[in-house]
Amino acid sequence: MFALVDCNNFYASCERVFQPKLEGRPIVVLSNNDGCVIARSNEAKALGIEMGAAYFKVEKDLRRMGVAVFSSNYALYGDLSRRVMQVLATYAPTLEVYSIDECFLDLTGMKRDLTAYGLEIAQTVRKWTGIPVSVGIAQTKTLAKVANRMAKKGKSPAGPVLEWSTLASPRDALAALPVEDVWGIAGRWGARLRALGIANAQALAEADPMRLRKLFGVVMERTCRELGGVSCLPLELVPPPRKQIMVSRSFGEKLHKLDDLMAAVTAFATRAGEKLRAQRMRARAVSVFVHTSPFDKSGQHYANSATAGLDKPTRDSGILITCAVQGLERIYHEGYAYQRAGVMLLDLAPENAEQGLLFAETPGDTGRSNRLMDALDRINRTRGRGAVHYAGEGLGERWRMRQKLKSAASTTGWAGLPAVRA
DNA sequence: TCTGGGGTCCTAGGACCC
DNA sequence: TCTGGGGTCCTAGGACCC
Repeated sequence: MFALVDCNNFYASCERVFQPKLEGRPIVVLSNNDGCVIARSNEAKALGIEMGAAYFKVEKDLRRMGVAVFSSNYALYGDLSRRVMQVLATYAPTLEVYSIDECFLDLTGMKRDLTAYGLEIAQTVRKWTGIPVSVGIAQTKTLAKVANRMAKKGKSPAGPVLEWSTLASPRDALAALPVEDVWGIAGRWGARLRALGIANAQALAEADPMRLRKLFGVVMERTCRELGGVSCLPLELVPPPRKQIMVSRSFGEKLHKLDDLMAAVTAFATRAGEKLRAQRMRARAVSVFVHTSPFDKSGQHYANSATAGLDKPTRDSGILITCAVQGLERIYHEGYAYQRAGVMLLDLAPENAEQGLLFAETPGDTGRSNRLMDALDRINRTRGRGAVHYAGEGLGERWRMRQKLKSAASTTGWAGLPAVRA
């Protein structure tokens, strides 16, 4: 038995925790670079604001309708997410943190009334963290997703909780769910399923799983069986090790010069190195990419990437930066208005797994390098990210994101600590 | 002026092995 | 009339998730 706990309008709810005067008011949160709308409170959804709407197109409307607008504040969301998960961990023997705002709990063998248990979970999370959540409970993950969605839309008599087995007619519930709203199915597959006469979740549940496997593959077969109540997707208790690490950003303004791109790529490679070491891994390949804006109608478009393999896996930011910048020099061409760049670390291996090499042309990480990286990470952890950084990042920061509307880091930085007056 | 940033899995096909 | 049988690895592309 699975419970899916999903935070309601998570980013918008996070902003509200430290600005309670926004209770009942429409809120939207913007993507990085203040590009487009990525989260909306219920009030904002009711106003018809679209997910993914470009901010510069809807900015006036938002102001006219009195919508509170925020740049995204991942320090805040990440920390509140951690707190929510901490509370949830006290309610089940095992759980899978599925995303920043979702968690599956294992409720198998629970002797209690599950709806009441779900309500207790929702109330406690709200009380202890300020974040409202919905809970879906069912015998498969896919059905728990459906139940959660219904609870969130106010279609459960128990309010924020819906236990699948209490439904008078689960068939009707599935029939009312458009097929592309089923977990694991989106536009492309939705269209193909509709062409086969499968338009809703009930039709998919009743379809022949072997036929679906032939037409779509094993993923669709599993979804079909899960809707029918046969569990095919177990809880993933330990997150599998990362296979790649990516850091990329759109620039605050378009970049033209190699120097500016080099500063950005250096910063991205540095950040990627930090993530890599946090995962206790080394990388055997580094890839860098750049491209112009896909929305630009006047200028010439250009996109390219370069990948370099390393003889020995590394966790040294200096080596990662060198690789990334050399790749950049190979793909950079003058005359373009670059909008975005990124660095990817590939072919990752555990830090402690040492593969010997007969004809290595470059040395692996030395003890000195390892100690240097650990010291860097320690300083930046205690003094704030970027307290020490590579000179190649430069000081110009022309590439930095726009984030005009960011709230304080209320839970992770002294400067953002809320003041309370009695 | 202005449109996000991460990830994963599966499959098919080609190249190769004995 | 007739062409063996069983594998692996790698990559590109397509689909999906939040």
